[in-house]
Amino acid sequence: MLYRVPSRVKGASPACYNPEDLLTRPTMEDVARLAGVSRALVSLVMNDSPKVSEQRRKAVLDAAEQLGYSPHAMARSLASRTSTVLGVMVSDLHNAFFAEVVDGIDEVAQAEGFELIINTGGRSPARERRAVNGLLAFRPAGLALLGPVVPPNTLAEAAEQAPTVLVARSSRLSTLDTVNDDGEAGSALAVDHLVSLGHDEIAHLDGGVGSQAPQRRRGYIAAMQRHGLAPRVIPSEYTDLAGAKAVRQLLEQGALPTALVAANDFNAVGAISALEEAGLRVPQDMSVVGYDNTSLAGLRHVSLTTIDQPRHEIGRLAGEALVQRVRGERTEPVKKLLHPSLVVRSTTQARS
Amino acid sequence: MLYRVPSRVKGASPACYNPEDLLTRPTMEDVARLAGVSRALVSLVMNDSPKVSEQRRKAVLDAAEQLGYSPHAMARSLASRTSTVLGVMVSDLHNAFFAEVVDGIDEVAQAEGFELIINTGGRSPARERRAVNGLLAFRPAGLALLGPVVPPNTLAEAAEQAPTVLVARSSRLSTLDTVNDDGEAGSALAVDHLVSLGHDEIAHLDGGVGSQAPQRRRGYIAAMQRHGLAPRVIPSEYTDLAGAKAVRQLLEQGALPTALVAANDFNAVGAISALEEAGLRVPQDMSVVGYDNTSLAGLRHVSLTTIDQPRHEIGRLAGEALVQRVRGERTEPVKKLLHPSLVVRSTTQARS
DNA sequence: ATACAGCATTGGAGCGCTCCAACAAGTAGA
DNA sequence: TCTACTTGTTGGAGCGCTCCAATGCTGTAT
Repeated sequence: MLYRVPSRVKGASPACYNPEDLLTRPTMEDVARLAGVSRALVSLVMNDSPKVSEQRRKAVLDAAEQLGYSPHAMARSLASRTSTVLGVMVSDLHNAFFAEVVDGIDEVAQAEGFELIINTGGRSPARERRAVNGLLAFRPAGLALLGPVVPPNTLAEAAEQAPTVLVARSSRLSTLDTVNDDGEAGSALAVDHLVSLGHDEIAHLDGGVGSQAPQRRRGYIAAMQRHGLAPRVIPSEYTDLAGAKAVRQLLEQGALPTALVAANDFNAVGAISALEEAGLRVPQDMSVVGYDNTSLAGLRHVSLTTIDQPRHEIGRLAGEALVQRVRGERTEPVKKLLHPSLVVRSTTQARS
Repeated sequence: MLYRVPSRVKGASPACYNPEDLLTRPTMEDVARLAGVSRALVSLVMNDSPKVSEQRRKAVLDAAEQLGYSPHAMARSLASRTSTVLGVMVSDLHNAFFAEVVDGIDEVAQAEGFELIINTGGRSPARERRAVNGLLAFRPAGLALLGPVVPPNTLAEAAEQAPTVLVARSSRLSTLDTVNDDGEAGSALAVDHLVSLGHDEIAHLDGGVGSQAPQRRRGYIAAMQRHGLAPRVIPSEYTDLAGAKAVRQLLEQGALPTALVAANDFNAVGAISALEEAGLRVPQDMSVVGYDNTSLAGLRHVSLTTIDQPRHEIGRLAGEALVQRVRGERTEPVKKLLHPSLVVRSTTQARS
């Protein structure tokens, strides 16, 4: 075969070739000729049709084996007007969260016989649009958009072209399935845990502009109010430096809480190191809960009590929702909100 | 369009459909009719051919816009006998290393107009084979195998079907390009750094069966010998628990070194926490160097001196090597060994 | 014998596109 | 005026496959 060589120009690319080296792979025609049957029969064999005699089936499979034949997925897709491709747009593969979600989708795809084709959006709406259009050019059976930042109407457009599932982004559109972590429930878990340990002065280090940060804040505030406690939100960010800074600010203000619900694990680790620098011990003097259950939290040295977001599960569910839609097994939208869980380690203890 | 619904059965899947809902997207034919030109002309416009009059070009583009037409990538590929698809087999997407390499490949692919189609191998040779065959069914322009565990002859077979680049796996085959991190050089950097700080009793916590562990060990031993020092290899693993355990063993044995070259960052963190538990301070009493420069190492609280493996760069180079081969710009194999770099933070200091 | 199943097999049209050879027009050179 | 060349446009074949209608085959009931 020849290799198309896309030009560096954006948009449609003029075809250029690799002139020599036309390593043509065998086609159905070749197999049919060698096996002494028609091309249609080979097609039937390749699709496991029950109405092929054992004798012919064997002849065809032998010929295919001998020639090293394997069906051309794109030709098959074109002729059958069907697709086994699922398009995945990842806003940021660099992010471990999305990598694990992709892993979950891949698991389902592999089990159900679909292939994944991936494009990344680079956190820019324009690039994300391009990425989605690139995926749609393959006429995928379905589309998964992980953490898209494009405006809602672009999502609606995509959903018109193929069944679409959204991850880490919600939408009320009935054409879109969504799978999200329940950030509010996660914060509530953290607060409940601390309250059950006797804490009543619990502050929240806020995630600022980070994704899911508003949900986590809302969940914290609601849970505090439910327990009849006064919420206290300290502005911060999703980094260890921000966590440390927020704690130093808290120390200056004087009135220290007895426990912290951090924006995420990095933020929690930063907070802890600032506390220790100030001579306070965790958990004896202050309990701290993180969020995300990253590999960091599990380290023996850190051993952070945190909220586990079922990332892989999110991917699996997104994959399943997509496959169901693709198969036409379901038409009503699915809006999944996954329940996070509390992982108790060594940074929380009963109020002394 | 209809959606192919792969059966759960392995092997070729009998076609089933979603009978209703044939959302047929416009084709070139439709655009041609609306614009009042031939199908061939539309094709020329879509491929930016210079020999189309401005008037017609505009008419075609307007018609395409109006119908929401976009070319069918698979049909194009089939007709032109060329491909813009790069197949990527990732042995383990869960692993942050590979996720970042994919990110690097994606960067190149996007810049050069290729699409990525990804399959995972799940660390099993059989599944990996299936994954590669699945990719080859799309007749990709090129193949990238990340950390493959299949036997060498399977690699050779793959390379016969499409230009192939190997990442995190070496091969002497001239048909295969390879891109690897130079683990030996990395360990040497760590040793040299410690020696320059005046250390002469430097032990290595070995990575055991972990990938790249043998290279790192060899590099450590060679560097020690180069400095005229006696190597001391302590069996361990790529986890924080194993690092802690190795240190406790070392403490029992009595004769402590003054510095440690850990198998990786997790191992180093484990080692540090065990040292601190034993009342030893890092770096005052013991210097420790990690490996990988994970996000963990960068945390202010950890601030680990470590070896940075240019993961993203590895991906970029792999992508570039592949594109060169695909374009036929190069036929001799490229065997890249990337130089890691030392990142000095707070866990190393001059011997007291 | 004829009819009519049922089954295995096949030719051919067609999926949406590319690309080549052929073809109109217009322009320039003789 | 005729040829030659350029420029823009088009019909048609064909990429590798699927799927339908049609075919030849047996075997069984009439």
